[in-house]
Amino acid sequence: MEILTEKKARITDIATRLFREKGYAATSMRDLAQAVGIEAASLYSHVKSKEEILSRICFSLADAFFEAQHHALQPDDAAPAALRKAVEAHVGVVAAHLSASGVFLHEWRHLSEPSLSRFRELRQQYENHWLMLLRRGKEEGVFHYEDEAIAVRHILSALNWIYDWYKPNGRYSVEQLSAHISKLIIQGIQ
Amino acid sequence: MEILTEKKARITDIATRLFREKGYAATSMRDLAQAVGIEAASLYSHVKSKEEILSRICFSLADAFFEAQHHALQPDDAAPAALRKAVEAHVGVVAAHLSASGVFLHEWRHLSEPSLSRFRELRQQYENHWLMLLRRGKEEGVFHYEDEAIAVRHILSALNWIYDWYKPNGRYSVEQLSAHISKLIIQGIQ
DNA sequence: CCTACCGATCGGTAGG
DNA sequence: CCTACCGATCGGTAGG
Repeated sequence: MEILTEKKARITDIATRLFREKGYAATSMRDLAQAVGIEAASLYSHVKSKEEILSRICFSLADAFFEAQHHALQPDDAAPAALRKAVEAHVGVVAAHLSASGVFLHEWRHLSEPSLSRFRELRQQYENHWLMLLRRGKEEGVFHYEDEAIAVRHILSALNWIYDWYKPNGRYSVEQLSAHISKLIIQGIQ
Repeated sequence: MEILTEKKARITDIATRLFREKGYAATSMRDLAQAVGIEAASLYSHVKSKEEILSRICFSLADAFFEAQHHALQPDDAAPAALRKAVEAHVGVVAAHLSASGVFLHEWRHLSEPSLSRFRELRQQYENHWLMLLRRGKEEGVFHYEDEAIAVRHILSALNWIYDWYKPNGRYSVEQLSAHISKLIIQGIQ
């Protein structure tokens, strides 16, 4: 985890919220500066460019997804337990970073090369982890689905959209949410 | 269905693709004009504003979702059959309008009032249709889920993300795709 | 459908 | 972290 100065962390946090609400392209550095409480030109003492902020948001969250999954899984888990843990880990990251998840999912295409390619590769790699999980369950005879690519997309779609509707102070805790979601998903393939 | 002149329809089609690829805010009227093959100022002989184009894309697709669902459902369908038909109708619309679906899902927030509120209401209304469907299945004793709001979001998430990965000329026809998806969804709540 | 153009705003820099 | 400012680009209009 990269260490940021307090001010830079604050700028990144506020930018995350603005990029999620208005979109990256429609958020100006002047919008961001006003929300932070300084002049637009002063932002450049803390960040190199607007894109540097976007890049940090996207790659930090990618890190978080990998790390959470890595910590959740044990090599000797049976496939259904592993899938449930992976779902809980993913939901946990999304729920803890709702705005960043929205930016991660939609604004990454405003990255320029080489960040853009690197981002796409990380995403592909993460999807492959899920694919392996599903395959393992199929080989164990406990998962049933006709097409693994569709099944993976189906699962990640359900997990990713959570950022768009989950209310952290609403009816359900993150634990309850991920329990509900993993039940819907796992029943779908069992 | 509103009738557009051939040129206006062409402008809307090209704008749909650009808005989906680059985002609404990052697509300039000059980008659009170049893709159409005229000067930027000439666009304004055909459309009132950039937002008018966005508005048309969003509300046309909303119409398509309502219409497809209305045509698919019969009042005397049992809940599982109705859910399957509703899934097929929704997937059919998304698959037939992949770029427009992306715009519909992500760019609507660039609408200004009163379009913005009207759009939100339509979306809420459509979600309510799905809620009713699920409730009916629960009352019939054939659907099982712990929270109806989560179940609806779960289903629509899986259906909506299709725009992001489905390849019309790939391995699966729309019919095969929606059959796979509806199986994953319906098994999840049965 | 074009040329010519408007005021506003953009990301970013110079220099302190 | 600020004032002052840059060239580029934005959505849109006038007038033909």
